[in-house]
Amino acid sequence: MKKITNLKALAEHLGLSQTTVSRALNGFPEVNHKTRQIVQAAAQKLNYKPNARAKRLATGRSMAIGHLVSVSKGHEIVNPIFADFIAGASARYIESGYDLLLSLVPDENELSAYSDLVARDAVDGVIIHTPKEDDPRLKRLNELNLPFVVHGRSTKSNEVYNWVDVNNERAFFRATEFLIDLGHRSIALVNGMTDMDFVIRRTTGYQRALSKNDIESQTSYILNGEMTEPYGYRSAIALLDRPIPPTAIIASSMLVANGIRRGIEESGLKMGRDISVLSHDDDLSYFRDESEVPVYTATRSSVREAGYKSADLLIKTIENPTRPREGILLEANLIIGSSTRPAVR
Amino acid sequence: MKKITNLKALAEHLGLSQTTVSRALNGFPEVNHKTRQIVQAAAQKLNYKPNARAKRLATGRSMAIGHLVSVSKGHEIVNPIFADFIAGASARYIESGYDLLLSLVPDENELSAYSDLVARDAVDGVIIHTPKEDDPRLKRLNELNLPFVVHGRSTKSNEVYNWVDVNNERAFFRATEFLIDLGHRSIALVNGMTDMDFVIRRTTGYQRALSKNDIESQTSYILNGEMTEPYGYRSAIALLDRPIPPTAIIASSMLVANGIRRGIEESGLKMGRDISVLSHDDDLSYFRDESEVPVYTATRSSVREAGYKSADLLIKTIENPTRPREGILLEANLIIGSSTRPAVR
DNA sequence: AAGCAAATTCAAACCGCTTTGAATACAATA
DNA sequence: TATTGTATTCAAAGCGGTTTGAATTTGCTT
Repeated sequence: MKKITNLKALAEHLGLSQTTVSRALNGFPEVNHKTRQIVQAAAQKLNYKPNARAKRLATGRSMAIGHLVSVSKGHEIVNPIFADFIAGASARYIESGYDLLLSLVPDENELSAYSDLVARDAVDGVIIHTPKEDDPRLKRLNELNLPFVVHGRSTKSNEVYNWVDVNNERAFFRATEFLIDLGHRSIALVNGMTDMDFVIRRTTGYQRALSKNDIESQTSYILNGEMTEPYGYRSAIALLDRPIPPTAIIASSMLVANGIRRGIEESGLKMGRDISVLSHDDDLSYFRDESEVPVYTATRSSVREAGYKSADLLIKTIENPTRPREGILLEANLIIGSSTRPAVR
Repeated sequence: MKKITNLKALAEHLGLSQTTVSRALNGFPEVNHKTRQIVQAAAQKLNYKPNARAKRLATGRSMAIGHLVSVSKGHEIVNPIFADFIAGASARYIESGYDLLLSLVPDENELSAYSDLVARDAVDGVIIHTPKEDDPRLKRLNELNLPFVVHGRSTKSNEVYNWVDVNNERAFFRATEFLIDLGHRSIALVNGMTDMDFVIRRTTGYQRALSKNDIESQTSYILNGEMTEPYGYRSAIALLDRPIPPTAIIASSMLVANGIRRGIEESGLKMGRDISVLSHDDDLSYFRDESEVPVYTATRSSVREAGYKSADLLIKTIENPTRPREGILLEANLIIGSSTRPAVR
């Protein structure tokens, strides 16, 4: 039995035209029922799969989604939430047969990377990660007319675009107010780099809760930095070293919270007893805590779900480009764990 | 000025044939120097980029590398080292113009996912992540004649293949012997799932060090599980609860080590004083510790570098398929931090 | 100035699929 | 049975590049 590697061979093998075979396999209605059965059975048996390259060229669609992650030269951090986000998105792509194209782009070339992708016609759409407060990428993508979804938002941009975001403002408002209700008055916020949109939103939520409760917001209680474990540690050490240390600390990620805990314990204190810690929790698979009472009180929101929904929204937009742009706001749950306690005074 | 979107238009614009323009852009020697200059200048100015889809079909090459990550239905963990590995590989792909295709595959379809990829002719090669001790994927890929590189090894497989791996056996041998030299005699190993090759190699190294030093290897000191933070925590609690708790613990990853530390501190002990901890450190960007004395004594090996080297090896193999298969063994550094101390007895 | 090899350029075929427009087969109608 | 309509099938023309084999220039020789 000769090897069937392309449509032509399959068509000849069946004594049919390529047209008919192609249509039979792609579910066109004008093919005789019986013929279709035969064709499908043969394709199955001979393990015929249409060549992806040829298909892409012929249809003019890439059947691929680009994820462009910008990598800064200075601080080369790969966002740890990335893997879980991708896992969620990927699940959705598989359902519709899209491939996932990943490009890590040095951020000085970022804009041109998008133009290239379009010029090369390599993807049908892209997902934007960690947008800035006024992210130039959105404008560029709209100009290029390439469908895209932002994971997060770009508050100061006046572009129209699709996005999927956690309600960071409210989550951190609630987190802060929760601590205030426990009697805490000096609450620190160990946040990420200020050029990221979500960092700003979180700060806003935090400050709104303070001012609503007539607590003076001390800027010295707000720290910003690359969200690593050592950063959490250094932040805790620095905060506890203050003349008046905070009685509660809010962390922007579990990784940071882990560092904070380390700093606290190294200072001879105990988290949840001497000082409260509340973290945002992206529900990453390798931090998932199955115990009855979670270690950390946290605002939890699954980044994997965000990935799935972003992918879903993007696919809808690709398949119907005139679809109005949509924003999806995910609410975080406030989960009570054992890292928070009423303030002792 | 009309928009130049394809070769034909560019050729007409220049009054040249497609052939010549194509050759000028692709650096063929038989093009007049002056002509080439003109063509290149025009392409640059008009921002002409050859259509990726057409190019792939015409050349028969996908210019894409597949990373197939298997996701188990039961324990849906995305390996946290993945992001950094990809970052390293991506840097290498960019140098040679390859795209990175990422597929998360439910592991029951794993083998067929590879066949599909080949049948669809979607990638020029693949990277295999976290191989098992006798991984069926290697045989399959060799049969399919698709170039690949394994990140790690498959000890019991008798296939011939490219691989890039850390010398896990030696790293853990050294780690264990280091602790023994400090006087430790009961050393626990908190390792990953036993179906992964590197887990087995690490166990082997650990055991070899014990037996070399005439220490009876107690299997009860070897724990296996999904390498998460909570797993590290539970392991520490369980170990410390033993009638004779270990005086030192070796952790298979920083995340696990963090959990172990949490368990230790929760038990009222102090890591590095009451009990020693030594971890393997993949040098992940979000754990990178810039302080003078690292927190953890660790066997350190950059997974990002492994990513870069794997990509490099794969590209070499793709561009020269007859190239003999190669294995690259990376040695881990033993970095002394403050989590280890001589055993008190 | 003719002759010939080397340097350039070009028209056309090809990669493997989809899709258009025409052709053929079959069934129903008059 | 001739006619008309509908269901199927097909040959050929793209998609946008690369590559083969032939044609045209150009540069030297004699």
